[in-house]
Amino acid sequence: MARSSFEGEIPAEQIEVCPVTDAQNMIAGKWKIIILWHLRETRRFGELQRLVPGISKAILTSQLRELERDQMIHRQVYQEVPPKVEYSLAEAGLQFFPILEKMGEWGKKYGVRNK
Amino acid sequence: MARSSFEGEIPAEQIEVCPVTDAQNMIAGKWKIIILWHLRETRRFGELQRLVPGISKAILTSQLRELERDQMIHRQVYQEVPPKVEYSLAEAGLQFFPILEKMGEWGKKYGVRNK
DNA sequence: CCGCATCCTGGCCGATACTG
DNA sequence: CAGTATCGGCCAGGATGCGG
Repeated sequence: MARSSFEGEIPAEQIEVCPVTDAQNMIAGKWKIIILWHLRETRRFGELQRLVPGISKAILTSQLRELERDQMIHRQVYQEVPPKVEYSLAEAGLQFFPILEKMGEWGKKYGVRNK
Repeated sequence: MARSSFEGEIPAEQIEVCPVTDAQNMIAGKWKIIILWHLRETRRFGELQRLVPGISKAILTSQLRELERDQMIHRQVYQEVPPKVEYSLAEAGLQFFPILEKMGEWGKKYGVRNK
């Protein structure tokens, strides 16, 4: 998968240039959809961990970091003791929400569990 | 991750009950979106391999098999020599197409490449 | 209360060669 | 032309324990 020269003869990047794939990658984490869903409302870290059954702190952290890196969510730190961190949807996340709902409707009709 | 008893005490399945996640999993393969995109029109196997740059026959086969298993696409075999197989969108795939387009629009605005 | 560091594992993906 | 067979690498995700 290495691109040897910067003027690579193989259009490996051409694949990444698909905006749909790009979008898909941004929600591809195992828990990201559920997290985004709960972030309709502003949530604290521990609150999220309770809302998402079965996720560990480490994984929750990594998923949140990726969502933040992709500017899907916003992270607000309150400098106080005990620590307090709030997560909420950023612009990209808000705009993605209708798509999430469409996917849900589609999933109910055609999801694998209906087979 | 093993559920020991068939009456597992862990609600691992509860996670899978989200229709959105369910939908996401059905298009999660590395090449599935691009394949679905090209299947707007009916395509033959070799044609797909040419249209999707960099994919091998083995991988293309596995991705197609999964899409077929999930009833996203239809596989039509013509019993003749040389062999001929045509792939096209099934109902679920057709219905998913608008979502794909929405994701594309969103990806153009908020995709990682714009950062 | 919140988050990072480390180690480990399973499954997707890939290259290559062979078949009807 | 349209696939299978086989071997192997890579990495997301998971468990655990430490720190501020």
